[in-house]
Amino acid sequence: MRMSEGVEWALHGCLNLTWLPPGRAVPAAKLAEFYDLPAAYLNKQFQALARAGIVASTPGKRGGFRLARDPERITLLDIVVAIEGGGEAFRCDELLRRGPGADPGTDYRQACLVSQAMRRADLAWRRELAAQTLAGLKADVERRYPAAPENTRARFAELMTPEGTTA
Amino acid sequence: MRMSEGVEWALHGCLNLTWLPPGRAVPAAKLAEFYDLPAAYLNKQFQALARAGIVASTPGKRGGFRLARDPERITLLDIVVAIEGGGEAFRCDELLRRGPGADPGTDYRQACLVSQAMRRADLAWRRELAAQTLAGLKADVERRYPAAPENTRARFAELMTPEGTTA
DNA sequence: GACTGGCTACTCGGATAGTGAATGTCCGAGTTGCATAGG
DNA sequence: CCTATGCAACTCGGACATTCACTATCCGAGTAGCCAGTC
Repeated sequence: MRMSEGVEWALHGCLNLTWLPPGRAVPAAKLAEFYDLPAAYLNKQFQALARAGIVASTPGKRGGFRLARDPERITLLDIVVAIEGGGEAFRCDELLRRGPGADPGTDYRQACLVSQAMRRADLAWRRELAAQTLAGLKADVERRYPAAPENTRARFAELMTPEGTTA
Repeated sequence: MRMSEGVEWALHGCLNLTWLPPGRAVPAAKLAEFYDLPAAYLNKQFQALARAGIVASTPGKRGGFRLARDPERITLLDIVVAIEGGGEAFRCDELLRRGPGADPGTDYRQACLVSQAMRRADLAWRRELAAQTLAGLKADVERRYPAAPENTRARFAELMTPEGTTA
């Protein structure tokens, strides 16, 4: 039950996007360079975020990705689901259907108490993730690490600038 | 983030064990036949449960698996962890360590607020699973499906009996 | 100088290989219970 | 009849293939900005 590492990339990537000027797009390549990640694969992850409507993509020379809506309206669950898919972690293959006295008409995902117990845990997990917005996370980070926004902006400005300009 | 299907098998398998006479061992092959599952693979899953101390294994002719301790002292989390491993679902690869201004001495699994938020969700999930014991689940099933224990016992008696004896 | 046209560079997007874990299968070591032979 | 002994069947346990999803990479379609040429 390992989560895709793309989730971590997406969370940190979106968080960084909150610190950029609104409407400013960042190419996936620069975002990857920020953490020294494989650019093409990070791009793939952000494609998923774009399909989910969390980020908006812009092609062309000054294109890239930007947040599609207010960070206040983006929950951590949104991001996780966009990358991992909405399916539940616990797979109920309706084992009881194959057991003795099974009724083909019954939906054992509902009737099976094992499935229900696992679903409760799944919901608790989702509730916790849905309760935290990207804006809230941003605020927490800024409170604990006040220099983070400026550091991020400076780093991106450096990445966007052709090398040699600063030296 | 898909959970191994062995978890479902282990949960239903352990639940069935609670309905058998205490000390009575059931071979993995019979347990597999109960739900028409691949016997050798189910055996593999129960090996993991045995290593975790949840079930005890007995070799030999009338051997098999039985619960190693009182169902009251077995939580659903115990079973899930035995199959899936105790690692957290969210992988924190300490992305911040590769970012700008990283401190090699810092443990970013603790410092990173993204990691903390994911860990909170993970803990909520674990708390929910740890709150439910196998005995509690057994009681819930018996309350909703009173015939379940007897049906299970009868089915196992039939499986244990050499064919032709009943006819 | 302002405008138009084309062109280049850069972006995402999806189609295409590589890798590792989960899944599935098999055979051997060891133990139990039973049948049997002997006391 | 009771006991000791050998045997045979059955069990788990781990070692060995196979499959599938995740990981990683590459190239093409399309767009935005820029530069040159023209009015």
